[in-house]
Amino acid sequence: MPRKAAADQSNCFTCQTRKRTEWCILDDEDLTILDRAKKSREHLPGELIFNEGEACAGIYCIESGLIGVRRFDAHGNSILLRLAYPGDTLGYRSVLTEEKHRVGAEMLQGGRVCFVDRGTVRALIGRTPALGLRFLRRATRELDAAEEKVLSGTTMSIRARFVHLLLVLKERFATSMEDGAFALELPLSRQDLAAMIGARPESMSRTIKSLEDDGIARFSGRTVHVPRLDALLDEIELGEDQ
Amino acid sequence: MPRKAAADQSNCFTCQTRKRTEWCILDDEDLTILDRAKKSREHLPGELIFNEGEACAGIYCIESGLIGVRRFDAHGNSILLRLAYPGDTLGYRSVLTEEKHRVGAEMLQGGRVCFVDRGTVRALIGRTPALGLRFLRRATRELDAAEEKVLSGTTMSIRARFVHLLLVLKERFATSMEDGAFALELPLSRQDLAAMIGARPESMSRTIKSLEDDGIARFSGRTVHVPRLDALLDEIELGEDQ
DNA sequence: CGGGGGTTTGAGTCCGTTCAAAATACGTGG
DNA sequence: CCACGTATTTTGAACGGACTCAAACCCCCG
Repeated sequence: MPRKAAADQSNCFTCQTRKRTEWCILDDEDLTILDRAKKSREHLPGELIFNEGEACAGIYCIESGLIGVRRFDAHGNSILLRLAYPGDTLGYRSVLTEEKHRVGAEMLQGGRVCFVDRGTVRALIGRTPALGLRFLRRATRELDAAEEKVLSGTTMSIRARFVHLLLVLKERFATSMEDGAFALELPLSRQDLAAMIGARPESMSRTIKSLEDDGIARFSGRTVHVPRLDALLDEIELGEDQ
Repeated sequence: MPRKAAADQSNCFTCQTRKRTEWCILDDEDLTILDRAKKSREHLPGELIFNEGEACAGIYCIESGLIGVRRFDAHGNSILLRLAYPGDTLGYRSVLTEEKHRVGAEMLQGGRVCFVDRGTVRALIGRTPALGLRFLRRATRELDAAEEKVLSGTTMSIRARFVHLLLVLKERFATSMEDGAFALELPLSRQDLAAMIGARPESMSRTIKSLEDDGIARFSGRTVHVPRLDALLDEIELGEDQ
């Protein structure tokens, strides 16, 4: 169990990640309101930002780090619905409704997260309606992603889903790259990789092994080496339309 | 293939289902704009409203009937992502982006659907910002539902998912009800029932048979009789947490 | 009466799970 | 820095659910 990381020093005006958030369209006056209302905190990996079933009081804005959005089933197994990166916003549902969180959010890599209470968000949307549209845009994107996940979950094999995941993670975490070869540092444990594609850890292990046996990727701890990108892509092609 | 059903006579001012749509908050002036811009059409079952991959030019508003929102995988199999009822809005993503439809929409039960071009919707949102928030609310609801579907898809058995579906359909289509017993008329073919839970038609057949064998429900064509609601609920309990 | 799509049934197979145990990595205190 | 205990990961064997392929059946319509 991680202990708390403290310290509150953050400024919306100078925040670099703000430009990638919904707040990017706010003027200085709005920004002052936001900056005064927000509460910033540094979090260690493993820390919970909020939990499934809790009331949600406002929204969380990721300045740095990585967050896993998780949901548990009745057996206690969890599946990772999505990852949230710097510039992403969590819990904007609370702006509209009084509902409880349907998911939990957990720090996967340590970083700074700001909290803005619902009232302030509502006020800002009232002052700058375009802000609401920004949230709408985010919601539709996430809806697209979720529906994609529904489809791939029922359609593709675990192996294909995992390859798909690797390709997604590659975009953000690829550390090197040349003529189709690349390496990447996984931000997730094996368990969480499994939870991302809706599989058991055991199945994850076997899938990794099968990819190694086929010479498609080499795994060592959290580092992955892929010699040929084509080989990865072929996996999906073959899995999907033949 | 169904032939076209024609006739355009519909009025936003007198439209009863409007109260259940995003347009419920518009004033008379806005409503005039909407009424002039909208194009209304009667559709027969089986008619396509729009297709996956098409550009989306505006939003569709269901006055009556039932629409299936569908997505195809590379094999040509389709899964039904959701059902849309009178008062629901489709394609509001187009208000924000120029993206193509990621899903197809097909009339499952005949009815009247209105089309409103993107420009008009944008204009209305500009005039009445609260309208944007209405769409945001819809988007988050659908996001919740989609994530629920991801979870149930990876967690529950086909049988449990089907029972779940029956319970959902019961809310809208139950024709009679007494002391835990009820009957309902399914709005879907077996194929589409299968597509709703992400299964093959063959599996659907077998699942229905197993429910009959266990005395939990009786199926005759599209009519379902459930003698004891408890029995259905037990299915989910047992499947989930034991 | 003869299609033709949808539905059902059957047999066989495979993927992914389950349960159990071994192996490895990890953090902590000695 | 090493030893230890714990958690994670891996491996194995066996089971089972859902899929595949194939054929039969059914019902609606022309």
